[in-house]
This record gives sequence, structure tokens and C-alpha cells, in this order.
Amino acid sequence: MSATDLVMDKSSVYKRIINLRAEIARLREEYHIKNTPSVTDDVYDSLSRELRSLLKAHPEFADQSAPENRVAGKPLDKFKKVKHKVRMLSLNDVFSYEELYDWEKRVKKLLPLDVKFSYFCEVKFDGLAVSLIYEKGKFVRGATRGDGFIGEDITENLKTIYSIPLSLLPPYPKYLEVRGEALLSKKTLEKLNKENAKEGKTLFANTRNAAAGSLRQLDPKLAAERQLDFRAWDIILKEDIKSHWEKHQLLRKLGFKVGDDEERCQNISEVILFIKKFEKIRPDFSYGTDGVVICIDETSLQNTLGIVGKAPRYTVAFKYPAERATTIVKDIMVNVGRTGVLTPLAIFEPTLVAGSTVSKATLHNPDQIERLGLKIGDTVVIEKAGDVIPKVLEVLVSMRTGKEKKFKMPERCPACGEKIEKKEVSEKKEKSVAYYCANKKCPAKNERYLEHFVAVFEIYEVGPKILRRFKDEGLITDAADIFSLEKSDISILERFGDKSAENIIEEIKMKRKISFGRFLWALGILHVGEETARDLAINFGSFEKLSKASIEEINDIENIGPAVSQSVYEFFRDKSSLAFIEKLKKNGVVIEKAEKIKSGKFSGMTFVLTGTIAGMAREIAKERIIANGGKVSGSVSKNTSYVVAGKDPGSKYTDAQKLGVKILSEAEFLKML
DNA sequence: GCACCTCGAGTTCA
DNA sequence: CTCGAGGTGC
Repeated sequence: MSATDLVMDKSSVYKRIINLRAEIARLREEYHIKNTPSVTDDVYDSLSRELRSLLKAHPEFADQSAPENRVAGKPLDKFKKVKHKVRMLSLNDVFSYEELYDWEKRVKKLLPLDVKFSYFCEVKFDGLAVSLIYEKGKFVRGATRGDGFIGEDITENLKTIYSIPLSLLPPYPKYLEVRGEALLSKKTLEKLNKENAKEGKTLFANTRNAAAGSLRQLDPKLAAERQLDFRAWDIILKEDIKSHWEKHQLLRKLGFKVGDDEERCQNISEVILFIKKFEKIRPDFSYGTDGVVICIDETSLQNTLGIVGKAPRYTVAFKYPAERATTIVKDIMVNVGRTGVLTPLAIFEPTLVAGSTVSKATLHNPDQIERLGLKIGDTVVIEKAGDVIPKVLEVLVSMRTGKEKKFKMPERCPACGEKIEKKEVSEKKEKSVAYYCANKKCPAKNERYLEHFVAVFEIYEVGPKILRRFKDEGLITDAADIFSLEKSDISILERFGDKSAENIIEEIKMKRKISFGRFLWALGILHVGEETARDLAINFGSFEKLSKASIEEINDIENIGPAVSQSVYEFFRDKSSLAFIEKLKKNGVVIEKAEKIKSGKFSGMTFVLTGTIAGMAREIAKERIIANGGKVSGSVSKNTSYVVAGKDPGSKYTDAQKLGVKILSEAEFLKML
């Protein structure tokens, strides 16, 4: 063979590679992006195989920018955590048209009467929600949702998805974030499962598990083989954009694939028509879906409506009914929580429901067991609420054999053996539904508290297992001890290396500084969770002020009533809690004062809100007042500067008249802002 | 005193 | 997610 032959040969190989690349790209385009199932997988597979073997023989033709090289990264040890610039919220669900009407009612109540708005409906894909960051038109980072605040960096895996553009089509804004669903078609899932079955691996139960599993592959090459797809559903920009509908148009122009089934509706009846229409095609739809997302189309109104907990009010997900299964309750165990509450837990014969094997479910409290009429050994119907949390729906009484045993709440705490009791609820002498362990030093309670504490301080390196180990080894007796740990304390323990000890110490050091609000939350004061802690922090500003506040001063804050104010007040009179706080400070915890309220135009004024403030959700009005230096109180007194009366004002309106406090109409209030 | 909305706390599986 | 319980308005 002459040298020329070799060159000729090489050039034809190169031509073939170019052709293969073009053909594969075209097929992928059809398969993924246009979603036309005309392409046969066999053709696609054989072409890919040929390309791979040619490139193996001729590595000199490898091209970094070629489609097959979307895979850039090396396998990772673990995913980096990334903080979302804008929190990734979740959706509230509705399961019936009735609940949808209820949502409509709530929304309309919060919006001005005369405002006109539309609804936007789109299909809810059943995949994995991800966030994509683009800088100067280039894809720079992709992350999972995580807890909404912090997700995992899966950039390299996302790069392997063809329908995620690496560069945007111009014109594009300098910086933007796209949110959407990484998913797998039903067809791809079938193919994947066929391969898995051949190799004796476990099968994926649904497209979401498969998508999530694929993106969690640490090696991007493995993720690439899964042929994932992407649909965008939201875009976050600095620039104003009028409606959700326009967002979708913009996403398309930038080069994203957006779900085809979407519609702008003028009223809820039209929304229901959309839901019904989609329900018919859902079984034959190419992708797994679990419902329809409905939102208020106008962005300005969306912002007005505000957020409740983890979900914005302007949108809901209509969910189609979940899959159910039957199983046997083998036993009922009892768990001890941080507050000492005893929660019964049903242990099942492991059963497959909606894609995962379920082996237990909470029964919440003894009353719930009573309501269900549940006995140990019963056959029960279960489902996964929201497709995640197992729930016992009913007992199949006809399946009883007579051997079932009635469940009895233990008389002593299962963890420490001490007495248990029901708590007094409210000022009346009523008793709580739940039982509590009365032992202040119950080890289970203590452990749950430690877990809560590190979670609120966001000390990610230290989870339940490590805490338990530290406790068992005698390194810590309370949460404050965490901050006085030293590297040598940890590194000498078995299974802890030098490196992991260092990581843990570094993390703890970094998280010593904490906002006043989170600090309060971490203390685990009865009735004080995330929200109430923030309310307290904003209203009192510093630990010193709150700890000296009278019970009345605390009670005056909006959303804080007698039960909470008493619990907070008592907490700060308790010697051991004060000693604990002192110990935390001594060990290096720094409490940052709550956002110093800049002396704005409202400084020194106290507002009381009553009735529905149209055009603005209550907490937004509150935020605006606080941002301008004002205070929001729950009750009218002679110290109140203004009462803002919305629609249907309550008794505070007459209180204000009696005390001669100036009453502002909504319009007057808005003018002051 | 009741209806409604929120919040707190415990919870599942991969 | 789900329950109980607290807060608020009427």
C-alpha cells in the first residue's frame, strides 16, 4: 500500500465522519427537538456506533465542537452545591375542578375588582426541574432545584442535552436564567429499560426517575447516552416582560424548545376545557406528564399576589389522580420528634406504587389511626401524595382474617422510657391530639434538635449520621459544642480522614455567622418556625431587644398571638436557654442584627392593616412599610400612627375611630409609598 | 364561636 | 405532603 493510498483512505474516512455527524445531528434534531417519532432507533444506533468506532481508529479527527463532543467534563467525585440567585419555588397542587375554583376565588379576592387578566395553561412535564444560567449568550451553569435555595451543579450533564442550546440566538440579554424540565421521552425510557433488562439491571419505573437518575450520573458520558431532552417553562431577566405568554415566545426566539401544548384562557371554564382536552391525549403523549400548570398571565399581577410558604400564589398545578396500590401493615412503630411529639409510623410489606417501592408511611397521630380504623395486619390502600409521600387512604375491612391486632399507644416514650402526656392546647383546658415525651433530656429529642440546629445553620457537611457519631464519641453534648470542635477531635475517629475532618471544621467555621432571624429559628422555641422567627427578627432587630421585650410588646406583632408570645417570653426567662445562647456566643457564633431598617419616610410610625388591600397582597404591603422604616402591628393602640383600611375592614376600623387614630384609605396609602 | 388562612413539625424514597 | 394548631376576621 502506497503513501497516497493511505492519504486517500484517510480523506474518505474523514468524509464519512463528516457525513455521519451531519446525519446523526439531523436524526437527533428530529427525534428530540421536533419530536417526530418517524426515526428508527436502529438507524440512529448503528450510525452512532459507526462514528464511535471510526473516531476510535482515527482520533486525529476528533473535534471538540462536534456534536458528539458536547460531553466535555471528566467524571466527578460529587456535585458542587450552588446557590440560586432567585429562589426556585414549587407549585401548589389542586386535584379537582372545585379546588381550581377555590384558587380562582382566592386570587380574585386579592386583585382589584376592575382588573382584567388572563390565565395561561401549559402541560406539566414529569421530569427534573433545572435552572440554566446564560452569560453573554453562552450556557455557563446548570443546576438542580434542590431545596429551592441551593441546588447541585450539573452543568456537564446538562450540556449533553441537545435541546439545551449552548449558545443563544441573538438578540439576547447579557444575563438570563432559564428554568425548565429535563426529561426523557416515553420511547427512550422503553429503550433504556430494554437494555437494562438485558443487563439484569433494575428498570426505571417512570420517565421522571429515569431523567433524575441520568442527571445524577457523575460521569457525563453516561448521562449523554441517555438521550435526555429539555423543555423550558420560565425565564428570569432583569428586563421587564409583560406576560408569561411573552416569556414563552422569547424562549422560542432564543432557541429553546417550549412545550407545544399551551393556551391563553380568559376564564376558568376555558382552563377546564384545556385540562379536559389534554387529559384525552395524555396517555398517547410522547412524554410523561402529571398535570397542567395554570398561572395568571400578567407578570405585574403575578408579583402583586406574593408568595405563601414555598409556592407563589399566582400559579397552581392541576394534578391528575395518582396511582394506588394495596399492601399489608406489618407493624406500627412510634417515632420521637424534636418537640417530643410521638408519631406512629406504619410499616408495610414493601410495595411498588407510582414508580418506587414504599415500605412505610406516617400515620400522624393516634386519632388518625382511629379514623382509619386501622389494625396491625390490615390490608390497606395506599397512594403517594403528590407522587412522593406515601399515604394510607383506607383499610380493606373485607380482607381481615381475624388475626389483626389493635394498636395501642405506648405508655412510655419508646426512646427513653419516661412518661408521656398530652399537652394543654390554647387557654381552654383542651388537650392536644398528639402525645409528647415529657422528659426534657430525652436522647431522641436531643438528637432531633441537633439535626434541626445544623440544618438551620446550613452546616451541610454535618448530617444526622455524623451528629450521632459525635454524640456517641462524647465530642458534643449540646449544639453549642459543635462550634468548639477541633480538627484533631474528628480526624482521630475511625473512618474520618484528615481531609474530611478539615472540611467539616471549615464548614462549621464558615457558618458561624448567622442572621438574627435564622438564629431564632435554630433555637427551636415552641411555635417559632422560619416565618415567625423572621417576623420577630424584623420587628425587634436584635437579640438584646427581643430578650428584654415584655409579653405585650411581643404579642403586638402581627401574626403573633397569645400562644406564641408566651412561649417566646418564657424562653427568654429560662436560665438554661440563656446559658445555651451565651455558650453559643462564647464558642464564636455571631448573630447579625436583622436588616437595619433604614430610616425611611415611615420611620417611627406604626401601621395597622385591616381588610383586603386590593391590588397588593398583605405581606407585600407589610414589606413595603418595613422597607420604608415603618412598623406593622396587629392591634390598634394610641401609639398607632395609621390604620390602613382596605375592602371589608374589620374591628380595627372602629377601634381606630374610638381612639382617634388616622385612617387611610387604600388609595391614600398607595400614594404615600 | 366558627370559617378561613398560615405556620410548624414530622415525613418518604432514590 | 399532611396533619394539628395558632392567628385573624366577622
